[in-house]
Parts: sequence; structure tokens; C-alpha cells
Amino acid sequence: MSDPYYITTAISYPNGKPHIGHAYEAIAADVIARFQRLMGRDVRFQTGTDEHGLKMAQKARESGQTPRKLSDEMSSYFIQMCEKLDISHDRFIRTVEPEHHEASQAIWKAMEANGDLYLDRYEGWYSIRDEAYYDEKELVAGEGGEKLSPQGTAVEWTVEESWFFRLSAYQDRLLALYADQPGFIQPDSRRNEIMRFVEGGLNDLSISRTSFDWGVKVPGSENHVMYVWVDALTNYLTGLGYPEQSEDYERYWPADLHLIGKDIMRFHTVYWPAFLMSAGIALPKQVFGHGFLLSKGEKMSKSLGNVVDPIALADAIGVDQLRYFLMRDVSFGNDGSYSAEAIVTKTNADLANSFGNLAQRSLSMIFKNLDGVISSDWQVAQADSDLYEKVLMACREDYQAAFSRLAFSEGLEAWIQAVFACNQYIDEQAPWKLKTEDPDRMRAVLNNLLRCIRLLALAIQPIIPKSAEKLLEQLGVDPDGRSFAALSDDTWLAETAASGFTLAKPEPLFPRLDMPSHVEEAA
RNA sequence: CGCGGGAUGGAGCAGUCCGGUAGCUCGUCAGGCUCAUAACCUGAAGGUCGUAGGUUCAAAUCCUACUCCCGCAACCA
Repeated sequence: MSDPYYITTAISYPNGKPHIGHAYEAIAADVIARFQRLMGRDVRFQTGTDEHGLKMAQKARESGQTPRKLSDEMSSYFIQMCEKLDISHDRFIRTVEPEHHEASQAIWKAMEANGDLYLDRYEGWYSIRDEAYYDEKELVAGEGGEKLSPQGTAVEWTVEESWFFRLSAYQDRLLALYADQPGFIQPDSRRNEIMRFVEGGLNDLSISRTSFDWGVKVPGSENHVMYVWVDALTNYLTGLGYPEQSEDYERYWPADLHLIGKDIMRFHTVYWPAFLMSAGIALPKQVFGHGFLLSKGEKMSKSLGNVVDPIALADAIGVDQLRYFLMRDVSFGNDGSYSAEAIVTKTNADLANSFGNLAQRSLSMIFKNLDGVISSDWQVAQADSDLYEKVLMACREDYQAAFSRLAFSEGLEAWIQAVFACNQYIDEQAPWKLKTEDPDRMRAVLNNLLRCIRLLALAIQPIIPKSAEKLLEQLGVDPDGRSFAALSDDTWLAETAASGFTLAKPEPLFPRLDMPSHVEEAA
């Protein structure tokens, strides 16, 4: 049995439809999952929705339905998005699942048994209308100088019974964790931020509410529901069967990677490890906080009206195009900017013009000039082996090394450089001239290109799974021979030739996209 | 002194940790090719790496001060 690898995305809060940021995280996680599978790992990939809490309860009431009905509907949009974007998750978890309630209660009891929970009072400025607490600094002054919520509703100082988690007791252990495992929080800039925050001291955490009931009941305090993150974070365990010592749990926990947005670093790198330490559960190996996508350099928000529907965008430009753009053009970990023009320009240049056209021109010549017949009985010239070696190094060494440390744009840079090298080679060898001058040499060049294109197609699978599959199909690469181990197999050409496989008339892989107009509307 | 991120040829970025000829993509200009999705290949122009100091034989890279931009309330990855 191969090495297990457990990756999760954050679970999305579905009080709105998914936007491009959700798509970005799902795609990035999917790329990692697919990459690790091709590397031979036994991957477990989980995503889902976080459906409890005040906001959902309020929204349900506003629209006159039960919270559960609303969350069923909203959650379905996220499931649809995953399907649309070819996300290869093994488990889509919903926090409304009974198993999740059991798991959350189990970890609660474990923390309680460890003496880290206590009942006290939670005080704050509470708006009855909003059913929400606000920080002092969030409040705005009314006309008469009275305090109002940001929504302009009246607030009053309110005291509520609440369970607390003794987070303050974990400061030293957390700092020791960050020091001992530099890789626990990535990238480094985020790690520094969190370390500084924890060094500044930690307050105990209010982890239950009595003011609403849409959530997981606190064991032994039925009038309390768990607040925010206790319930949400536990999803990573629930999906594996916790608290049962199930096969999945034994095999995949602790998680190798929690992929999350930079805004929720604190919950995943401070609260979550503290909860786990308290409950006596092993800690995840790494939490990576990716950046945000900016629409033409501006933060997107509902008020600015620049929120993009990822499904409409994918429909307009293609799923693989979107996936490629996001992983290629954004330096992973940093914020990135996108626009319809940028996506069209980049995917036309790299996928249609460079890679797609490379495949098309090469396969066309084999189809037309050699009747699609593949052969390996040709003399390998220096230029041929140079190119093959170069492409192999890019796909097997540079690309994989970069992807292993989540530097996707770097890995793709190496890959596209290999594509350029192939196009350059075609020009230098000019097989269209060899056709009459030296047919044998033409055959050598075209077959050499064929084996190079196979490497490029194998490597790019995690990024553009559908297109890569289509191309590998055209090339006659057996589905069993598509892992990264196959990159090192230099007998493929001979075996395929011997099998009698012939290339069919090639179909263009990527259409050239026209400049925005119709795309603009989606973005 | 609240915290953090950023400032690199026309545009977007990498490089900054571990100083040593400034790199990539797009765009522009010139040339080549015609197999291919009007795609491909070559070459050129274009940057005193935000400002001012400092350390050094040598700084985009280290140190100091300063300027400007963006996040840090909510929706939210």
C-alpha cells in the first residue's frame, strides 16, 4: 500500500453562492491532490461546507425557510462548482451531517475531560435586531451620540452564559510547535505574523452561544450550541470517521495539508492545534495560507459588484483554461490579480498557441506524411536526444520539485519553457523540408517530437486534467501508463510502435479564445 | 511609534532569506518560416530595481531614515 496523503480545503460558509475565491482554493487543492496521486501517493482529498451559525440562521429567517432547507440549497451550489471544475475530492462534507455532530461532541468532551473548558459569562455589545455581538471598535455613533451597530441598530451591553476554552494555557506549547516545525505554518510571512500574534498573549476563547440554536449542541448543556470554529474545524476529523478509530482515520490522520485562505490562518494555526493538543489528537503536518484573487487589482466584494461567478467564467473560457491561468499566473501564497483579458491572453499564448499548436502541428505531420504510423527504428541525432533530455528534465525534475513545494507557477514556467524548446526544435529541423530531402530523418524528428509531447502531456495532467487526457488518448498512451513514474519509461515509443497503434487525424486541443466581449460579461 | 504586504524596462510578475554580468510573459519594432489553431522561430529597442544615506572590492539583494500604495469592520478563500 502506498504512502497516504490527506489534503483538505477549508469548508466554505455557504451564505452566498461560490465565487472565484472558492474556485481558486478548490482548484489549487485539486492540483495538489492530482499531483500527489501521480507521484504514487494514496490520496485522500476532502472539501465541504460549514453550514451552522448565526448568519445562516438569520438568512434563513429572512427568506422564510428553515435553516436546514437553506443550507441544503446553498451547499448544492458548492457541490455543483466542484463538479464543474473537475475537483477530484473523495469526500464532500457537510457540517449538518449527524456524524459531524457526534464528532464535534466527541472532541468537545475530550477537551472538557482534559480540564480546558469552563463555564463563564460572555459580555459584549449585543444587537437584538441583528442577533449579534459587536466589538467596541466596530460600533458607530448615532445622532445623539448613542452607540449603534455597524448596521445602525441599537445595541446594549449584554451578559450571556458561555463555555470557554482555556486557550491562554497553550501559548508556550504553540510557540514551541512553531519553533520546532517551521513548516507547520506556510508561507513564512504568515508564520511570522502568527508567531507575533501568539507572542502577544492569548485570551481564552468563547466557544458556545445560547442566543441561537442553529448548530451542534454542547454535550451536557443542551441550551448551548458550539460557536464558530470548534464545530467547523472538527470537519477534518469527521470526514475520516472520528471518533471511531476507523480504517480511514488510522490511515490518513494526521492530515498532510490544510489548504486555506490567509484570512483564517489564526483559526487553523492557533485554535485548531490547541484544540487538538487538548483533546490528545495528533496535529496536522502543515497549514498553508494562500493569497486572495483581486479583480483587476481590486479586492472583490459584493458591494463593489465585481464578484465573479466561477461557473459562468469556466463556461466562457473553459475549465482547463481557468485552472491553468490561476495556477500559472498567480505566485502561490501571494495575492493574485485576474481579469478576463489576462486569462484570454495567457491561455491563448500558452495553451492554444504554444502547447496546443505544438501537438497539432506535430501530430498532423505524422498523420499526413506517415499515415499515423509510429516507429522507433530511427537514428537518434544529437539534437534529438538533447531535446528529449531537456523536456525530461523539465517535466521530471524542475516541475516536480516546484510542485512539491507548492510553487506551481514556477513548475509551469519550467514546463512552458520545455514547450518552447520543442517549437524551436521543429523550426530548426524543418521536417517539412526533410519530407522530400531526407524522409528517414523526417521520421526521426516527428517521432522524437511524439515522445516529447507525451512527457509534456503526462506532466501537465494535474493542471488541465481533461485536455491532458484527451491528448494522451490521441497519443495512444495507455491509462495505466500515465503516472509520473511513466516519465522515466523510455520504452514507450518502441512498445507503442510495436503494438501497431496509429495516430488518428488530430483535433485541436484548445480553441483560440476571442478577445473578451463575451468573456467580459462573465468576469 | 498598532500589525502586515507591496513599490523592478509600456503592462503584469520573478529574483531579495544565502550580496557578484537584471530574468520571464505579454506588448512594440525588424527579420525568418509556411508543417500547424493568422499559429511557430530569430533578433532588437526599452529598466541608474520608490527616495536619500550607509556597510562592502561589489547591493534590487544587508543596515538606517523617509515617500507613496494596499489589506487589517462586514460579505469572504
